[in-house]
Amino acid sequence: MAGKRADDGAQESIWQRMERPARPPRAALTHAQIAAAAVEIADAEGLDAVSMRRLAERLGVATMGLYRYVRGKDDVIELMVDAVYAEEARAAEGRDWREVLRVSALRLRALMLRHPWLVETTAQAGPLTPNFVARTDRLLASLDGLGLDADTAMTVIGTVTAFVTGATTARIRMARLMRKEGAEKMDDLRTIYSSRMKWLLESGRYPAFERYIREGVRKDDDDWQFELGLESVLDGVAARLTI
Amino acid sequence: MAGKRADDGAQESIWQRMERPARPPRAALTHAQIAAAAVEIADAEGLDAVSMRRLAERLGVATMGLYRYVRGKDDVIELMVDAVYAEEARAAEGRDWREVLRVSALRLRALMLRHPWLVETTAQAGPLTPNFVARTDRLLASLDGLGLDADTAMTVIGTVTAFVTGATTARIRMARLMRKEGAEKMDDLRTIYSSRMKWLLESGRYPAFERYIREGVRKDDDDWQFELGLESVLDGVAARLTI
DNA sequence: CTTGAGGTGTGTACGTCGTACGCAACGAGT
DNA sequence: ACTCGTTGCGTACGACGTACACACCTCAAG
Repeated sequence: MAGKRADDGAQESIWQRMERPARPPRAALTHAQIAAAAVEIADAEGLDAVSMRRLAERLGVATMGLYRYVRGKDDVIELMVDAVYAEEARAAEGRDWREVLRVSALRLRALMLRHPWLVETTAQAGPLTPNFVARTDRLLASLDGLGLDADTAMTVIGTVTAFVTGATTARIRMARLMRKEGAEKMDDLRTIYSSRMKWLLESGRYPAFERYIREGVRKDDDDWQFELGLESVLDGVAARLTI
Repeated sequence: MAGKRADDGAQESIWQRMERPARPPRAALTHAQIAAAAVEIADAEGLDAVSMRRLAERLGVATMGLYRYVRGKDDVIELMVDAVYAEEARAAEGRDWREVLRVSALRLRALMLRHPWLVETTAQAGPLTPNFVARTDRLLASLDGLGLDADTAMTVIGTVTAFVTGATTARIRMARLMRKEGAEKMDDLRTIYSSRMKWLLESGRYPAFERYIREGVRKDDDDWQFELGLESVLDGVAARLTI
């Protein structure tokens, strides 16, 4: 029996066996650990940097070891999405439905800006992750007692959420463009794109757009634009609520 | 000199040289051709199927030949995005601003549903593609004469557009999930997810959501939800316009 | 007609990705 | 003691984007 493993097993005695468990003493990962590590990588370097190899390395596990806990990369992304939505687990506060929807919208926006890679997960993550259901549930609860039927209540929430995700996605896209072009502020980006812009405008085919470029003074004030848009949307759904 | 190419060049005479120019007589691609081919692939098999190799093969060109026309894959995607926005090149019709915004929203939604891969291009494509500027210009023009300042006018357009992209993205995500699970109708999806859903609801932590699941009768009527949301948003911005 | 040069299309090659597969080590049942 | 399922991991495969160098065609100049 000793001879059977003489060429590799019997030779590594004590010292070698002592230093091996130091690296992976006993793996025993949890899904929460996997999600947290993946989110850290994505926050720091973008979703593309989250590869199974990188993730495993960060967790001190062999690459294929991850497949013991997830079925594939899509699972990892689903875990990531749910993990960041957990940050929104607190109940939304506010005296009335409008206040609740408003702070919920602002918080969702802040969440997306904190984790911009969320916009790239659209393709993979399903909408039934537990913490997202939790958010929907809380918002639905805030609309209770207004005499809305279930369908209308859900549509109200969906409408506000759609606005928030759409608007924030546009802003993230712009921030990404800035980073790609190496611009610090919007003015830098404008400088970089000035020739392209001039070429577009000189065609004379976009007079209204040109006027906006000349006259707009809050072109970079995303917060102002978002809040104005949000108030408009809330006004719009309010009309549905009081009828 | 003949000896220098004896092993490959001199041996191929006439027949071989005759059949070679048949393959690539003169390529001379155009950017429009590249975009059209890429869009076809993406429409049929998704954005992931658009690889430089696949695209080159479809165009009858060597893989690296594409790099004569584009700087990299990001360029291809930017071409694709602009190409499909060209479908929206017609001026939006409608008697008043509200009608123009409404049909424009419906058309944008239809466009995205026709090319669902658009939602995945958020990370790469910049917002300054010519045909997208053209859309913005037309919408701005429709708001002329209402006495709005440039910033508010742009925010109105941005708000409606954000709602449309957000809502349509959610719908596309759902359609993708259905396809992934092999479901034909929403009811199939519900069957597949019934255990997961039951598990979620049995925790008792989402009473409002549970009530919606029980009482909602238009859960799958995306068009109804979208139109209700759109009317709400338009109502909301209308208040800003008439003040 | 020869020759040199510049632009154009192509093939090969590198490093990365997700993940299928099969081997080594281990704990438990006969 | 011997098997056997379970677990952890290394290797390997086929894709990807693209850098790079080479082969070719065309045309100007001699």
